[in-house]
Amino acid sequence: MTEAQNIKPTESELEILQILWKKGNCTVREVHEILEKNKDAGYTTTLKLMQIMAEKGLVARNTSSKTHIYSALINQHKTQQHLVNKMIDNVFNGSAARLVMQALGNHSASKDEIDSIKKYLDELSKK
Amino acid sequence: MTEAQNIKPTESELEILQILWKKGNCTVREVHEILEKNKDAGYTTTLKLMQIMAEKGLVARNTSSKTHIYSALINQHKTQQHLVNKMIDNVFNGSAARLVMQALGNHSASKDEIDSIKKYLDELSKK
DNA sequence: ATTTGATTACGAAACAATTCGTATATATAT
DNA sequence: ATATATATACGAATTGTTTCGTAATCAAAT
Repeated sequence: MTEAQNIKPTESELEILQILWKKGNCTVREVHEILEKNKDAGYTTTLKLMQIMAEKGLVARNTSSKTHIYSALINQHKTQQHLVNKMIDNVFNGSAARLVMQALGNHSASKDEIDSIKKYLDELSKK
Repeated sequence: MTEAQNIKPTESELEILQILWKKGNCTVREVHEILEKNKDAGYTTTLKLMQIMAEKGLVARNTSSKTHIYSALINQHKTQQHLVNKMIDNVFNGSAARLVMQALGNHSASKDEIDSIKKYLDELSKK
């Protein structure tokens, strides 16, 4: 294996990764403008964060033009998987079921969502 | 409301809360001995953490005897709920369903678990 | 009484995450 | 060429978490 893939993005890093996963390629300014909607921090703060993420190998950056272009390097699903598993262990004593119920209970899943989960469970049962 | 109930335990604090939620009342030594199994840190580290948690209002402590007795002050389910919701927003773009599927997919829920979740979903659907 | 062992108190070091000010480079418009 | 606007680079302050050494206190055993 070439890369360690430590997968432990901080909270701020996760916010940025969200954006990169959704948009693909972004400049610092693009990311910053989206972040600004929910949080208030200066432009250079976002810049610094993304620079550090590049050092850590969480994102790639293309420096061929003056304005650098960033993109996510770590995989969205793998990261999600990792974080969910950690939460199951860490917060739900290892029970995935308990997490699922907690997630569905309060966060008011829509009927459609519930149906699609049921379908998914049926698939799982077959195996 | 009297208490702010900030609910943002750190990772170490969560490990300790786990134990307190399960056991109810504990001395520092009891907690420490359980922690030691998975992690290596000195006794005074655990002590300090629990003292800070008491300051923050995460745990109560009874100091009537020399050996203090600690217990969780924040509610387990509320805390779980809070953390799950945060993860849904933060990591799954607001989709509870996606978190659920991710959680069930890899973490190999047992057949019993899957069945109980189905039952739970049926309850939810009725409403 | 004295020693031994276990406990809490306290301060500070080590580390990590976040924030921002300032300097420097570069492209664009005048 | 010069001014303006926007970008990156860099260092440092701030804040929060984790860790541990050492001192003080107390109880129990000798």
